Amino acid sequence: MHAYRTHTCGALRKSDVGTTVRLSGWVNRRRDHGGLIFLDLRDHYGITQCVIEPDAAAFALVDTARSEWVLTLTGKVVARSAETINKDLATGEVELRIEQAAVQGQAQELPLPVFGDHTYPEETRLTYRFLDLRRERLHKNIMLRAGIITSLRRRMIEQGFTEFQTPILTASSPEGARDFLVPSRRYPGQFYALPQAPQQFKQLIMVAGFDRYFQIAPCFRDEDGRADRSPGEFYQLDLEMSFVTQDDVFAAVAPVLAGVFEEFGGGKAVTPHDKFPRIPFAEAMLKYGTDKPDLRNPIEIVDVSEIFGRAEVEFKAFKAKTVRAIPAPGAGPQPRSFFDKLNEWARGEGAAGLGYIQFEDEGGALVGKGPIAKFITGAALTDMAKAAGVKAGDALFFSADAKPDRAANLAGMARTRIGRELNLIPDTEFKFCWIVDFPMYEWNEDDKKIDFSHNPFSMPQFDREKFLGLDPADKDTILGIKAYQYDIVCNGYELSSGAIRNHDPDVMLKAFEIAGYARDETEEKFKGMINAFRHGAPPHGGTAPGIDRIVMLLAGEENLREVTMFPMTQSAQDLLMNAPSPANAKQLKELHLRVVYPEKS
RNA sequence: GGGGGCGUAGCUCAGUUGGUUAGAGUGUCGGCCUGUCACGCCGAAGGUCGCGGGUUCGAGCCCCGUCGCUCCCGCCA
Repeated sequence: MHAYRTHTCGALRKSDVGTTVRLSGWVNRRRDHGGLIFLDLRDHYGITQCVIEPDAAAFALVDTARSEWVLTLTGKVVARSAETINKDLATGEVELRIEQAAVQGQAQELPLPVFGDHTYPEETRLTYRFLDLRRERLHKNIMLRAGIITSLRRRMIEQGFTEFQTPILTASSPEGARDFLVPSRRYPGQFYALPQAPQQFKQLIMVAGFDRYFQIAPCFRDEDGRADRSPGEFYQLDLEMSFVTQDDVFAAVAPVLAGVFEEFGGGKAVTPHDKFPRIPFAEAMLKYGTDKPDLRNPIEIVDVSEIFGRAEVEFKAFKAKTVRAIPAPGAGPQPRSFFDKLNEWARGEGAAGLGYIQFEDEGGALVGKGPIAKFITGAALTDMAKAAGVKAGDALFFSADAKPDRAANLAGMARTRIGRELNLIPDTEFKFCWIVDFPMYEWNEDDKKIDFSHNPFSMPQFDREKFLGLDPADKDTILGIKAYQYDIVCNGYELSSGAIRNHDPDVMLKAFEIAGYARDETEEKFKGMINAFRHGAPPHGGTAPGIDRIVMLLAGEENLREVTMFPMTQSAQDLLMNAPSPANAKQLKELHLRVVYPEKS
């Protein structure tokens, strides 16, 4: 007989009755009846009830066992009587009658009980991650993650993609997020950087003549975390293809994502891969107030600046401002507190408030109610109702600001909030869309200059010769240029960001020149890539869906830590392994480093 | 860097207007119990109220500072 087990704790069935078996696992739960002890033994595969009576030789030893001890138990499989069958257990028709027992590992009093589905503070969970991972929810999530990654790999390979590894120790990139630096021992004062993404490498792979690359790629960014953004590190399904248009990339990626969501989505409806709506960035900002709209939310924002601008509408607070109207279907009869609460929330977000009108039917005519309703009457009111698609029984909220961006942002947040308050967001579907036509540049008001708005390596949607002839002073034209850049959004989460790349060295130098980089500066910073583009670069493009977020959505979780095996805290500490930690004097000396601590004020 | 929430027994939490010896559940330990599957019953031990300072006759509670976890803003090409 095997030293530890003949079966797993999830294996035994009625057909095994009468055989002698050996199980190993953790004590999930112990029920001591004095003359009779039940132990639920748990392993990766399941739980089996084991039982022992006082006359058995192993009783004294089993009597000492406590929760989370690791035991090896040997004995006969017996059938349970009809009234003692546990339908909640796969092994519930049988139990193990313990004849021999061995303790493989004892457990101290637990800082974090494994049994049960209680919630525990993050600090405890992270310090004792190995215990937390034993619990059903995390164990299941981590297995789901593994299944999803396996499926993604298979789907990519089936589509003719090949997985390549790219360096982890590489050069710092001047654009984008803060880098993690690794000091060089052999080159005093010089540093490697961990890649923020394999962006330049995958483009070089295309220039090198490989086609259809992918990688389950670790990415490192020294930026603060959020519930949907791990601090420090995360994984992307990084991919790149040669000789492709934007449509080709869409056609390759959408089936992979939709397929994985159908496979692991637990029966929730998934947008068909060839029916992802394509929403231009500008339209998304107008209709949803964000570039990552949750399309499950039926609310669509409309611009009503023109109506508030009319002479007969005497509501001064909204004059000469961008005014966005957010319909709240069915909210008309809500109590005053509903509207006050939203108004208060908007103030908390730094807005002046959130004006509103309630629409009612009075003798067949549509009338407005509420604090500002008296300013909007007659044609203005009916035009507004028509534009926003509201009727009697609905309400309309207003987000107004002199700056269009701010009006749009607040409207977007209000849309989400109202959708939630009114229970308009069904939890039964995964709604995908493409956000396309991102602007290439944006105006930096602080520095009074033109910046890249997203990815500097994207190809501008602009005639090549005209682009090369652009004068950086021609601000309006430049700010109107769109890029072949696109995101995949699902249920309000940005899952993926990608682009058709700029593989033309002249256009690239010009693109950076417009953003304020001198030619020789760009040449120096992106030497490797620009040099490669001068030796025969194919048109190429790709994208990189975030794996952690995909798993999070499919697990129904709202925090990435729930789908990450060993996550860090929000402040980027690993409480289990105790990282970061100081380097010793010898290490520092070898690396030619001296630490200068910040002064305490 | 900024704002909000939380921090009390091994664990999860309660703790009134500042007032006697800081409570409950769970776990642990001891006793009883032969069919439980959140087993049950009886008893016991277990506390730097995150840390430091202040106000007060008296602080878990009020004030100031600080640390940790968390959510959000900034940041994330």
